[in-house]
Amino acid sequence: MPKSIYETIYKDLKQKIENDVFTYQQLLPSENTLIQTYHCSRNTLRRAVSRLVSDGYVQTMQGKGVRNIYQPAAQTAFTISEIESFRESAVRNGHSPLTEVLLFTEFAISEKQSAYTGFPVGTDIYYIQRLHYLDHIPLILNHNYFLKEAVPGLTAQIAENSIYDYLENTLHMTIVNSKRIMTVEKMTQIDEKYLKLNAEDYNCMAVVSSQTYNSDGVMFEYTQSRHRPDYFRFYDNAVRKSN
Amino acid sequence: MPKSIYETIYKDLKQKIENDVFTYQQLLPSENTLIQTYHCSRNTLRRAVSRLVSDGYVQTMQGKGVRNIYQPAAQTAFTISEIESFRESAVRNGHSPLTEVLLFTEFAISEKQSAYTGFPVGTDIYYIQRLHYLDHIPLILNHNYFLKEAVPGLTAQIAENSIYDYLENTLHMTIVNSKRIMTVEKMTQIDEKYLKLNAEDYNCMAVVSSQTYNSDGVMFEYTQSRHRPDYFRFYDNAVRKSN
DNA sequence: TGTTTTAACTTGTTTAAACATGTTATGATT
DNA sequence: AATCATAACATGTTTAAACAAGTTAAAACA
Repeated sequence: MPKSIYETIYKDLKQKIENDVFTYQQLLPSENTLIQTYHCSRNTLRRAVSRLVSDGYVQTMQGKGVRNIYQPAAQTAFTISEIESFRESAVRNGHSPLTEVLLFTEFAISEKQSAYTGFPVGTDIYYIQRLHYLDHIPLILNHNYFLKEAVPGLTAQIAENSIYDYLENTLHMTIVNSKRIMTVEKMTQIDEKYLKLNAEDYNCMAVVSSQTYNSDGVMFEYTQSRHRPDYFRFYDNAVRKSN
Repeated sequence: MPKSIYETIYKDLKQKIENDVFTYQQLLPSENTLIQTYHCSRNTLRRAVSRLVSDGYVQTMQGKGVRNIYQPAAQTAFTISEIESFRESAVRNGHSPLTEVLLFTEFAISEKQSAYTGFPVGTDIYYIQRLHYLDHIPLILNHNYFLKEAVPGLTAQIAENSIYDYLENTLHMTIVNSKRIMTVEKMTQIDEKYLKLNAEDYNCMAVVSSQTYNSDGVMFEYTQSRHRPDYFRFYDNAVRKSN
């Protein structure tokens, strides 16, 4: 339900690109043409296009035009790029998700935990361990730290479904941004046990650590996601900044 | 040497945030105040701020203000986020870089290579294997595929220094964007040999595959970077899109 | 005193216009 | 036929103004 004009245009163009209305390396219609198509101002159109640029869908060339550089990615299994819940990702990629809650508890942040989570010492936290299955294969072992005062009424029941759904649709929280760090870490015995892996094979995990903020500027979540390495894929598009 | 006004403002604000002129969780001066400070229009200022948002430096809150959510990251060793050459990254992080060219050759893309590089079959390519050292430790094994017609006159000598420096300052090519995919792969014997690793320890590598485009919309480079896992760190800030 | 309304802020969206700069094809000139 | 100037068209930057919508504190009211 796009509310703004530029977002409507953005989605329409994006969809057209994905569906080959514009083919790879082809120039999109010029700004003036698109302005007439969408009956909008130049700024509004440019705003839509600039989002396509940061998505890596098109490339603007001064004096020349806007080139489609989108190529559909071979997305085997589980792919990360935007902020998405496990459920959203799974459904988008056409798989059936399942989540098992291994541990649901609460405590106050220790000094050691403060160092890596970013929460101040003493902060009250829900700590949840969850195992995410995709098509009955355990793929991700999640360690969630949720700020208790920002996520009241969280239960194991909710954690088994979708916490993000609860946050957004019940608590009406708006998730804004997420700082993520990807690393590769040694597989632990816990990883091995729950993900049913054998350290004789892969002995590493793909680890995504994230700090997530809501619209009040509050960091309400720290999560460490430990991914089975052979199913892990992270997409990114970087734009070169001029110096 | 920032040419545009919004870029000057962006860099000034960014620097102020990094240097604690605005502290964590503090609100920045309001738009109107900053407009007076920089003697610019509202649009120009907002353009600067929006870049800080996508950097994960600040968070805008309608009706409230702009909150500083920047926290300096503990950047041990080698960190990736933007498009940067190995040299640039190394220098920025205060390390001394060294590059060894293991192989410098040229050939035409085969069908198999076409599938993963994205170059059409038969394309003439420079293929380069390079080993990147940081503080005398071999960290990254690079497999570069450069489009020959886009990178004329490339030599092993240049590859030993900085190819990007050659592209930008000698060939005057403008690098625009880079689509990247991160995965975790099994360590090969070549990895083991050149990076002086022991598969008894880590048996995986952090792999970054990238397709890079220039300002003519030409994909001129495909690179697979194989990183020593214990020194690999990838930063990202994701902004939640409204649905 | 406590509640409600209002006014004064904040950021978000959209339009319009002007000028800058890069590219290309047309047409005049040699 | 080749060269060069130019006009037409492309995107890039900046300003100005109006309105929308969310937040907060002051003012008005009961």
